[in-house]
Amino acid sequence: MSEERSLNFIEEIIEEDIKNGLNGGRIHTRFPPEPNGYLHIGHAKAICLSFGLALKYNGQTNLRFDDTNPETEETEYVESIKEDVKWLGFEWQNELYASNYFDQLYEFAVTLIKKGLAYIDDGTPEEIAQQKGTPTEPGTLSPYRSRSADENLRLFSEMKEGKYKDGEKVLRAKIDMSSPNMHMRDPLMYRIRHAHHHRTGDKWCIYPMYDFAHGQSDSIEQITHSLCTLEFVSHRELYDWFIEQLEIFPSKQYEFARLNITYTVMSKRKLLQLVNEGFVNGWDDPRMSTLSGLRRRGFTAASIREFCDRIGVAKRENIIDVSLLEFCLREDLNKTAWRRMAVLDPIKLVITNYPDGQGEILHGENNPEAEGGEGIREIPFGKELWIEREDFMENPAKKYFRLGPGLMVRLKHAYIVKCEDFVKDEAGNITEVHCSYIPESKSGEDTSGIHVKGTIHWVNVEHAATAEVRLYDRLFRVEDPGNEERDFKEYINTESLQVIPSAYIEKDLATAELGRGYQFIRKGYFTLDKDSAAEKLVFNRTVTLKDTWAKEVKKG
RNA sequence: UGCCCGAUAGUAUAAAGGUAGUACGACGGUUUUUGGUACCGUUUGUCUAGGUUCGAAUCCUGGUCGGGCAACCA
Repeated sequence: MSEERSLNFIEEIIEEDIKNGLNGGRIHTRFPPEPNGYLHIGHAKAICLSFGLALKYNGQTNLRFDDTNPETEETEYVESIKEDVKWLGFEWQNELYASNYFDQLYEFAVTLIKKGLAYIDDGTPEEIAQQKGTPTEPGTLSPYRSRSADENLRLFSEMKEGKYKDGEKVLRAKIDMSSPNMHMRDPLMYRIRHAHHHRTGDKWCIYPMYDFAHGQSDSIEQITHSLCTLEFVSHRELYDWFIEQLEIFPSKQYEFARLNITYTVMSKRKLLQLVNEGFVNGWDDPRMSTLSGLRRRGFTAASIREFCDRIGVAKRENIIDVSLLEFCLREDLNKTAWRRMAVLDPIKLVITNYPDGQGEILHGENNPEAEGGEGIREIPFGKELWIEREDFMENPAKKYFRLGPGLMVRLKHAYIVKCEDFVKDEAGNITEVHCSYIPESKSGEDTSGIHVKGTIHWVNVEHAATAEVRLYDRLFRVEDPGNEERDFKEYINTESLQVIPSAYIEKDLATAELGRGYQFIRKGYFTLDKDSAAEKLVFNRTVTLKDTWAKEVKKG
């Protein structure tokens, strides 16, 4: 049975193209990042789309770095982008660079000059901007527009030879200064930049603009479906014009709406500000929407792929509820994360009728969601345990299923205990809870006949290890920080990071692996942070568990 | 004021002239040695005014609203 799933508008186009035998049914996409920053989850949407389509239609996908601006691009970014795409789970057909085509692009420009479709302009940036007109007023012709092809050829060659300074001359396409599409008003094709390029070094001092590199690169690579975001819609006319005038392979561009997610920002510019102005600790800060940040936070590649699959692809502006991302995350982690116990805010529980100085080994499945539990771990038990402060209430609220005077709970994987007494310090804080345990209620061999509503987690005092635990919350207090009245940084949630210097954890968590998800039972999903050292473990909270009790409490 | 996109529950996304569906969320319930998971149920929608048609979310026209377009950025 094939799963009936409706097609998005791009899949419809592709299936139509295949049906019509366009390009012999060949599908070739590309993902074209500019190596001037780190990838974020918005890029993940584009990656999943372009790579996913090729996978679905038996095609190929190129990874092509759009590196036409030597002043902002660096090899460091190339490396991080490759790592992120790989981590997401995709393999590119070819690793390519727009800069590979600089010679070809130069020849394309010469072709257009010879056809009388491009000219050298000596105007200043201000003059040229002036000539562009406005969206409602036509532009005016440049005084250099009527130069002969020979003169243009000579000047262009001299530009390439380095005879002119930065900004002294540009090459422009000769199209239509009164076009309603601003991009058709004699757009710039080449500018002079005496700058070192991360790939071509000092070979060039003229560099093509995006509009004269991107479509041509697609064409050179015989890309059939070139996908990009909506802001490039008005560039499409130019994209097609160059391809037509150059008489080269007709790649087609299609545009979709970029991803937005509530309570976060998604532009490189804004993310860069967060880093530079110290609101976060780097590009891979676990609160960032960068792929490196999400990865460090403990997100799985599978959950991000699933998310990108569920949000769909369309042309209308959208802002996805972050709860969908969290749903996809929990769905994946629930199936894969190993369960462990950890007490983040401890108080001591003393089992008064448990023999002094004795202990026993209990057992727990690593993963109850998996067949066979993925193995069993040993959990030491004893007379004194750490439990969560919030699991005891001196005056229990209604429907509170945990500990309080006279109340009984199950200790996970262990015994049922009954609260007999508690101890407070001078300040009135609970410091100890005294319980009696029911020996016949041991997990797996319970003959007590007692049923309790609540189960709480614990860690044995004698065997507990400690770890720093970093609890993350959303970085912004409002749904759409980029779209509020004031600057987006004014909406930062100042409590987005809470550090617990020393939580008690199960001892075997000392062998936790980077990149693995753990569920601290009843507390959430956590993962080891790269800041960890042998003597000091650090865990990041990836996401909490759904907490209907917290919701109940909030309702009052 | 010009051109180009777009408009379906709270948020996304389907329905290709013929029963407005799905997911997340919210709400309620069942199960549960995680107040998790799983399962069940409830809830809310076609921007607007006309037109074409036996029949319109879908086609046409006008309007409204939202977004984009005037970097030697991509």
